[in-house]
Amino acid sequence: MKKELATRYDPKNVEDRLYADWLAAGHFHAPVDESRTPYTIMIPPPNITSQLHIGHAFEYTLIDILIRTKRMQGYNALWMPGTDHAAIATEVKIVEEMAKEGLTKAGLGREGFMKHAWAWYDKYGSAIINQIKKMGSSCDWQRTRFTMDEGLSDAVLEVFVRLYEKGLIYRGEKLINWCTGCETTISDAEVEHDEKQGSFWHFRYPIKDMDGEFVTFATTRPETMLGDVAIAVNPEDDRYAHLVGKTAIMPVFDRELPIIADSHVKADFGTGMVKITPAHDFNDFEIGARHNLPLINIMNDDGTINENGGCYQGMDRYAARKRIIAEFTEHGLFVKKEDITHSVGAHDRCGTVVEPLIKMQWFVAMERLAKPALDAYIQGDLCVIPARFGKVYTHWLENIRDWCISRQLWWGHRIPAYYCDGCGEITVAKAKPGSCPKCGGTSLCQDEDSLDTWFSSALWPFSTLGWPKQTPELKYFYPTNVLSCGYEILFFWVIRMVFSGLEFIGELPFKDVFIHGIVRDEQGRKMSKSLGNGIDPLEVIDKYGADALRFALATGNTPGNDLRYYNEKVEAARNFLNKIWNSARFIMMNLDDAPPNADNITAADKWILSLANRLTAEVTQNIENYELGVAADKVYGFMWDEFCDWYIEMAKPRLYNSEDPTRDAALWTLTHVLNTGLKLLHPFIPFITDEIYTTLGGEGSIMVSDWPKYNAQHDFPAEEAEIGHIKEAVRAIRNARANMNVPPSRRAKVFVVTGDAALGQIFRGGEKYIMALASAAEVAVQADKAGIEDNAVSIVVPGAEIFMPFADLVDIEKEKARLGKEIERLEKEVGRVAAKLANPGFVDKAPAKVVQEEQEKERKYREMLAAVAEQLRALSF
RNA sequence: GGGAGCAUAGCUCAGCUGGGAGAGCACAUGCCUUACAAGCAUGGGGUCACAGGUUCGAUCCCUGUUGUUCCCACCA
Repeated sequence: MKKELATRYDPKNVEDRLYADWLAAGHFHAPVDESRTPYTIMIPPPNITSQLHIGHAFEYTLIDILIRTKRMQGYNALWMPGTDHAAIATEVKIVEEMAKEGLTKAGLGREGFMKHAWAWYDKYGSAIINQIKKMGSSCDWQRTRFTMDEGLSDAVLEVFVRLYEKGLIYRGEKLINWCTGCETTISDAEVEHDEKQGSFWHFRYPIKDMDGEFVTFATTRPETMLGDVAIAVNPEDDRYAHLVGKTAIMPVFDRELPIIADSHVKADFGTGMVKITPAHDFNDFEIGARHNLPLINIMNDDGTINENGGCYQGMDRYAARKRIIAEFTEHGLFVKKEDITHSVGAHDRCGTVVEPLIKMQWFVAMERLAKPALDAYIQGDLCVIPARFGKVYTHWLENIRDWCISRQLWWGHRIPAYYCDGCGEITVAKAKPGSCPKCGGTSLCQDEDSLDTWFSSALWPFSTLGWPKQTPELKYFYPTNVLSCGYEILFFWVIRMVFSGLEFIGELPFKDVFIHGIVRDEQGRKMSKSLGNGIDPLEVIDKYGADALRFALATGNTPGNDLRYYNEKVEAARNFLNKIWNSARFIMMNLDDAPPNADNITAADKWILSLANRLTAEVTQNIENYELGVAADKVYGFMWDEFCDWYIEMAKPRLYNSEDPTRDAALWTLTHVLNTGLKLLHPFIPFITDEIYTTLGGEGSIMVSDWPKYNAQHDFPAEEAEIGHIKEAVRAIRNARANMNVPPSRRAKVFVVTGDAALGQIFRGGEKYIMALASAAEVAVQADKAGIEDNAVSIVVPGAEIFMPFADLVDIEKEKARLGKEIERLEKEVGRVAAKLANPGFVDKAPAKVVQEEQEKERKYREMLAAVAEQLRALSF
């Protein structure tokens, strides 16, 4: 029953079909089963903003590798999938889309807008799920969740109410980050600071009752002068000590500004005088609080100047800025303009420069929540891979400020706070109360704001499992094992999941945080829409297959490091897949009807089994340590070099000779080692491995087969050494032949001369391999040089000399040159080793084993050197 | 102003706990060897950024320098 495969692997014939099979077989589903150990990973839910990009492919590849490995190792592996509503990010997109149809939020109203939003979700949510499937991700789709599902929304309300009741959520009028473009608050984490070239305008205000005297200060935002309430200097600054207590006049309104002293002011920066605008600057806000200064808000939500701006009312902030500069110049109150590079905060979603504004908003008090999250890390309960990101984690928690959670958006979870029209009482409850608990009034209205998207993502590890209900899933799968995510959302998300899990479940949401970098383009640039350098994973999959993409992403990369995407990498992966495919094809072509058996196993078989065995142990450990790139590289090297280029080539003569009593053992070994390799590769390249596995007669699917284990019975050090000698001889012969440009078709007799009986035995056993691999016509192993022509090509390997009579072909001079070079190389080696051994420090202090190894090397090299020198001498006659 | 990463072959990157530098791609040469030309064989190419230190021994550990990337931070 010979099975045939195409000469080239075509993923298109395989991937979709297999994925459907896996789904149908229910292999992705992890039921609650107390008799088995769960292994759980929650997907970082992708935003439903649009299509997935190559970064998602990278992340899902890593997660799938872990999940598939654990599943094969016998764990009840759950990869919980889902998507995130991504409040502002999605709302911005929806608004853009609506605008094309001439629709606006205001025109549609809240309800109408939400209809559009849900339609968006229906469209993009499912498209994203399909993309994840295309990548081969083994998610439990029966458990798919969305952050705005009923259950998850219930969790959000529950958390909000509980935190409110504990006093950890409060409403307060504070200075917050305001995006004038999106007209909403944003959290500190959403503000992106960038160094920008700007101007530093110097102005002066007159001082009351001190004719001709001025305070001179500098600002990067002249429009905020409209909200100035004081002038501050450093208390140690002698230049201005006499002014403290005096009053400056803000000329636009003739407003009196006290001149105060505050240590925050740096005497050596700018003029040493600072205008204080508590309603529009975080520092000034604090200074204002210290000195009991009033707050004057001068800006509307859209960035225009409000009624407090006098004649500037209605102007855009930047227009007002220009006008103010012009008018102060006119009145001789503008001093000068300097260039300055300073950090400007912009909204990470739309790029609009953020304005600090005073607003009544909802906040989460962080101090009490942050502490346990910090302790969990410090105590070592939470493991961050790679460890260096632990510092980012602790630094963020140690410096955390209260979290502004209310957003002036519609797409998201609406804040469950209800205001009584009668008495103004605020009631926080999961459902709208029938009447006001204070005055009994029945006219209540819900807060118009919605929650920061991260408020719901923070609950993801348990809200997806049914919390606040005490479901069997929650009990069984929580805590999860690993969280895998990019370093850029460490503080957005990971930290918030940790404190939420600790607060509401009383247990960390995961043990390990496995951090990856970002995928960059081939020039190392970040991929972005504006650069147009993004890579669509679906296009890559269409061209090369999902396996090739996955393998390319998983190799040549270490945890936490960025990686570059380039096509050649995917091509190399594709070539590897083809290599594996053809090795399987070759084996199948040679298989008989009856399954092979392992009787008559040879040294070559034991050698490859031994290597495969060690590979299994190492790769298993590498994956356990999240060294996925190393693991993939090792199997790659083993399968291509050792298995295909050496073992299969060595097996060929046995396979082609039906009389060979070891033929069956070769087939058995080929099948066994291929299977081991396929299994070790399956987490990386699930499709092709399963296709080959089943074609080869494997039962069910490789994805639910047993992960290979280290087998002490397959440890063959003697055979490894033995085949090592053969390989070295073959390589040396090939090298010599290549040097002399002898084509493979020209087969020669090869003499192996060794005085070492054991080595002679080994070479006799390897005769057929030398013939097959080194184009030898015949191999004679003998103890002396009897019958060998003087001018035969000679090669020295450890413990033996090899001769090839090539008289007619050999260019004597070339051959002499080759031997001379070899002598040079060996002399260098001998010199190095000898110097080491001559160093008493080394001999005395280095471990005995190392010294012994060096001594052995010296003996070997000296012996080889003598032999080569002898051959060169013989050739010279 | 803090913190972190990186600096290894022409390019992209590995190199786990210190004991003679690796891979892929690219390059050169020779091969249509009955699994694979998306292949096979052979080869060239590296003062492991620089300077010190620890050590018998440093790509690896320590200190400093330079270059580079990123993160955090309220420099008006």
